[in-house]
Amino acid sequence: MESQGLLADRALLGRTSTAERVGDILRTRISAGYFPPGARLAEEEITEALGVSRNTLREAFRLLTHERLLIHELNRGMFVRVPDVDDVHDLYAVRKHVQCSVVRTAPTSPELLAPIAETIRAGKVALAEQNWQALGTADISFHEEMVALAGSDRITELMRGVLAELRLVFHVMDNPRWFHEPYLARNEEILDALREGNGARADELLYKYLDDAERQLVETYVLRRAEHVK
Amino acid sequence: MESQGLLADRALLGRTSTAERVGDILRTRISAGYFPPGARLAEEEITEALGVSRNTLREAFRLLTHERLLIHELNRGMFVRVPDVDDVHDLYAVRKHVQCSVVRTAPTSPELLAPIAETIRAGKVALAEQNWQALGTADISFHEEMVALAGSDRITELMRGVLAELRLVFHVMDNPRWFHEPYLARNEEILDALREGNGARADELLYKYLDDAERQLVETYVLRRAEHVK
DNA sequence: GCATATTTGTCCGTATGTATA
DNA sequence: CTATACATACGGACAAATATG
Repeated sequence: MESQGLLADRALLGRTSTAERVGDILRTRISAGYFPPGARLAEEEITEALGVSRNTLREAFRLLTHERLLIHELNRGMFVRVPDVDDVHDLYAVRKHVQCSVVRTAPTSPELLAPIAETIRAGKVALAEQNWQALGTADISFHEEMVALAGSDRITELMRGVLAELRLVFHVMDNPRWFHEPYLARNEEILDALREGNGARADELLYKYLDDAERQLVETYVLRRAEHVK
Repeated sequence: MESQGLLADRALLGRTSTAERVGDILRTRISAGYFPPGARLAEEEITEALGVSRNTLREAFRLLTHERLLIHELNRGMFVRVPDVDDVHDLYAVRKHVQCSVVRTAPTSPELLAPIAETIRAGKVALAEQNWQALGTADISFHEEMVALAGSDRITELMRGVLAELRLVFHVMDNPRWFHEPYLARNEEILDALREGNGARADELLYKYLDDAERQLVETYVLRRAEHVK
């Protein structure tokens, strides 16, 4: 009878809980940089904006905290996480272990590779249009689709979380062109190796890719820190 | 001020939230089989037993739902998950990818291997005492310690979740001796390979181990299903 | 350093919707 | 079909911690 908020369709769609939908909204805003790393998410502000109760919002917070997108400081509130250098190393350790193992043993039928090819096409379009935001999205999608080859829900979900965190890292860096542009060609090389059914080569190429990306991110983190300390 | 429940120390230890501690309690009970797969967790019953409010308990439920230990049926309540055959396949897919990749590249200094050796020793003690519960715990600890070699928080946490789910599978099977006993010797072989710094061999042994275990579990699931349908 | 205002942590009561007997 | 039981989500309350002046 009330619920005049953005979520009034609850009764109709009723599939998912309100907290989950609020979580989706917040996750999207965080990934998009609308809530940048370090930002504080005030309860009252958001409950008003979304028209949900505090209890419901807090459940949504819990969800995102578990995904490491938010951190909870006791009696201070929720903040968008600011990944540090250790996080970068850890995220790339996961990527190296999981992604490389997946591509080495993945099935490589053309139908399965089609979604991956599509992300590369999208990347080329974004590059031509100089849409760096879209280029970054395409790059991330490439990796998401690649781990989907494993056909494992848990691995897919794991990587979705890892890549969401990585978006946070990218926001800290805030230079999508410089970071994503060089990797488009390398994505295509990896796809070619998969097309040939050469998992070992795809593994090798991907490992170097990840190692280079990690090094590049860490170097920039160190520079930033130096600036900040100065 | 009141809170005469089991969590009266809240104000003192204050480190973690009440919901997290409730989650820890429930997780322990589930892993121990006190709440077996399929059991329904009624809100009122548990709020009374632990002396916490519904909101607090629901936050704890959310945590465990995310760990896949509970499932939430909309408008019906929370239940301890009953993993099915697909879950078994998926869990072992994760294990093969992650654990094998880790052991192949893990550092193998004696200090790092010590905790792994300790789990094997504990397994032997359990076997001698015919304590099958302890044998299962030792087996799981072996794998937990092995992935810890990667030195990655996220991988450790991932595997903690996977192994917690696996405990659910074992409870469905409910025959710890038959399942864990044959693997103690194989654990030791893997450790020996690591001691020699032979990651490739450890990988190979572990892969066969996991493949055999998976097959064994799936076969039993199929049998159970046949019995149940009958 | 202190007093005040704001925000969070926790809990309760209630209205509404949904599933089961 | 009705009745009962339960889950969802809201709003309000108060203590405790924090931020502000």
